[in-house]
Amino acid sequence: MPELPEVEILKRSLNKSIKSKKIIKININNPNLRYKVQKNFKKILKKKVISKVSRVSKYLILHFSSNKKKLLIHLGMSGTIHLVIEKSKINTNASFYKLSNLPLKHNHIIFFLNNKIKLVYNDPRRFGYMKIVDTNFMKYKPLNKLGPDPFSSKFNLIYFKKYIKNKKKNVKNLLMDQKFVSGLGNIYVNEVLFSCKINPSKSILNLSEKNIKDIIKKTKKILKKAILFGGSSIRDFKKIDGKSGNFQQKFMVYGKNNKNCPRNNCEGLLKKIFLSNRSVFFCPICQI
DNA sequence: CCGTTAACCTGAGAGC
DNA sequence: TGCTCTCAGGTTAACG
Repeated sequence: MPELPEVEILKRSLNKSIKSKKIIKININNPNLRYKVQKNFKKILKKKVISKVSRVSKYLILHFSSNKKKLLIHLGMSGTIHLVIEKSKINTNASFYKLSNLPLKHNHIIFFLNNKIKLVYNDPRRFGYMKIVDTNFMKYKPLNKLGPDPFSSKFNLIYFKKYIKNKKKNVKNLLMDQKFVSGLGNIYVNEVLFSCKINPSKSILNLSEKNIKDIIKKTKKILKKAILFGGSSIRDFKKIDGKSGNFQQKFMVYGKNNKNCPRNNCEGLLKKIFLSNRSVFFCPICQI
């Protein structure tokens, strides 16, 4: 599901809704996520009070007031977090997968919080996972290998030039590489390259300084806008209140194979190709 | 070390 | 209706 904007939306809404809530009980319906849920998972988290939720790249981190442990959450491709509030009209089961009910068989982990709030982790493909980590979690994998956040000042011209030196790959794969910059995924990379008029297959050896400056600038701009619109809901991303994001309505190229190029005065037809087994949407006329 | 590919999973949607 | 096939907002082990 999620790239940086969707995880950021989750983080913000969780901070509003579950901060200072206490974990009363945990149900693990299926421990077999990408990595098996740790054996002491329930024991460590039970009775903990959530003090803050933060984001690193596409990871969520739950912080607790009385413990040095933290909970690292990655949503993989299809993970979602829903809040179910008893006796409230806000029942997030309502609109998942276009079904009238959330498919229960993929509700793998449920946290029962006080005030009758349930936090439900649902993930059909089980590429996501939860892991209890220590306070120095940034020093260890998987977070220690991540490149800078796209909004960070570390993601700048000098860093970019230095990173690509002596490397050989296309610009699309470069932006997908979380070791280079962490948080972009398939949707936003496609959108950024369209915005910059750069062909996704272009070798990083041939990027001009103008190209690089443009990528840095447009990356921040597009991600910021996506967050403003509540993220993208293309199949299973929902905000925790069960509503969709709206940035998918702003897509220029993603998922728009054979559509007219949306750029003014361009007569091109958008094309879909594959690079490293991931779909790429672009305009062969104006993206050079 | 570097770049690429396959694998991990389930379900939706298309085509027949 | 039902079967097959392809594809999906990600990550990483294994390979050459």
